[in-house]
Amino acid sequence: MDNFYITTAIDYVNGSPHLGHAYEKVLTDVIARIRRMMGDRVHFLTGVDEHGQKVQQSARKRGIAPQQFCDEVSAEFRAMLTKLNVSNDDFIRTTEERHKRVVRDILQRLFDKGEIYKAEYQGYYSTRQEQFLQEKDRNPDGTWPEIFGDVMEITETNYFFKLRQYQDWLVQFLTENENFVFPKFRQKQVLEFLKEPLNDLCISRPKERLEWGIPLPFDENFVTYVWFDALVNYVSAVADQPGVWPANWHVIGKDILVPPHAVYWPIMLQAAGLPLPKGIIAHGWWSFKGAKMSKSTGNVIAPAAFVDEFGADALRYFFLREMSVGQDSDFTDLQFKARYNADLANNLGNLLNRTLNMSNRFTAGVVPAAGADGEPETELRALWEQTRAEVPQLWNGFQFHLALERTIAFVTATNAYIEKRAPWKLGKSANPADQALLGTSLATMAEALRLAAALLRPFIPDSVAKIHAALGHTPSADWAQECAWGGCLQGAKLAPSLVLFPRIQSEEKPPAKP
RNA sequence: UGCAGGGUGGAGCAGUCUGGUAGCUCGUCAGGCUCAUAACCUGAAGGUCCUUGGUUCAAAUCCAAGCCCUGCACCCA
Repeated sequence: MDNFYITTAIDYVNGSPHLGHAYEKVLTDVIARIRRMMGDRVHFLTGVDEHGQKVQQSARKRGIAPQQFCDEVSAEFRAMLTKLNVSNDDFIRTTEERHKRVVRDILQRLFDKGEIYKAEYQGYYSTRQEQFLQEKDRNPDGTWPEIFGDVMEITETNYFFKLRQYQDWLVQFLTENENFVFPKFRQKQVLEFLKEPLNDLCISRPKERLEWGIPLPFDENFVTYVWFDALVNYVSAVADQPGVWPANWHVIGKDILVPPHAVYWPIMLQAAGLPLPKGIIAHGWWSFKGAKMSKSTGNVIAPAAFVDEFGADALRYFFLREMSVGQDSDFTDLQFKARYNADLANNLGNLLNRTLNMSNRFTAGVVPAAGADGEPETELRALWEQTRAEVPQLWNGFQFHLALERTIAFVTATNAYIEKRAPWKLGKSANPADQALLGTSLATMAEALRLAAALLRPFIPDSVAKIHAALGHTPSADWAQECAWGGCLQGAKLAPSLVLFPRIQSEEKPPAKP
């Protein structure tokens, strides 16, 4: 049994969760569920990033303590996970003691090794915004924008991490591990970035400017800033569980790949003498009706509303079916409904319902024994063998959109199979040959449904549980065995009719014809 | 300007890495079925796969150049 450790990015608690956060968690969850199903010992970590200036400011604005602010927003993120049926094994918050301890340990270790040094930094500082400014913040005429107020050039002392001396090592590492970042074009982008010399990384902020952080163990007048806090969560969360680190995959958004996850993080680990993760998955972004989704534009969809209306599985299915991992996609109500109706309601849901109905009508709701295969059965079985071989390979390559297309194609083929056999006709015939054929077709329908469910389980776990219940089936712990076409449903008592995914009625009137 | 992604039947997308009948959903048209969630099944119409040039027996797919669209470049999954 292999260990499999997978993480999501930890979300910054400065705002409420939105569709993009939801996607990342679901994507990671699907991978985690697949590995569990395959028999791995999975550890799935997610969490929140709670330190930093913005949190401090937001809390102050509301007149509450930063910790209380974090408690509230973190609760929202946790609620989202529950709502989406995300099967994380742990949830880390960077304000937790277990995290702070490890961050300080690592910082101390690097400091002792001479990987961290103190230096002066000179720059333009806006007291009003409490931040250093970049040259690009200037107006074209060289003045500073009004919002910054008085800008002065100041000198500040800070601690720096010797990033640069690991640059060549990292380039070599990435060259030797060409699949470190998925998708591949992202890895190229990292190497592109590394063609320019790296600057050493400023890892501290003086306490006068930022209180809400982890104090440096070797200088309590400073707190550590952003990356040495946030990235370390992947290690700190499992510090007391030997054998879990290194992670197999860090699942993150494309925006935080370069430089944090693909440059800082490997170098930090290497410098600290810790093993590197095996890979990074950088997913794309959802737009909404063609427009980018962002906190600042307010163009944000609350995932909770969708879940309340259509169920977690509907959203999970859409996420994975519609987006090619690594690419961007557009989310529209229309597309969501089209997918939902076509794949889940009309195809899968309807297959279940007609199977249950006919079995109840013709064989008292008990799955009969299948007779010898005729041509329709042989054909469907052949498609199944092909599908069960193909789909896991697509899973391994994170080609979930294709995997689901193939899976649903098998469901479509099952619906077509039913048309060929027309059990509703056979059921009305007293002819023993027809009755035998009726048994075969009902058994085959139920079996095909059970098998499709085996491929859908990581994606729509609740619905698959309902399918299993309706089929009177307890899935095998051995997934390969669960995928074997056989007679294990024979004699099972089926539920009465069941509408798994109620069809979404279109509110729009059909367009007038020209 | 820099970096990245994309341009495929009426709409939205997949396929491009690993060249060889262009696939899916919606829509349209015709037919079938009536077990089922106005569902399902079958068939049809509809495509210069952005352009040009190259490699090849063969290019949506590889190479080169160009055109157009989008995102990022402050915060953001």
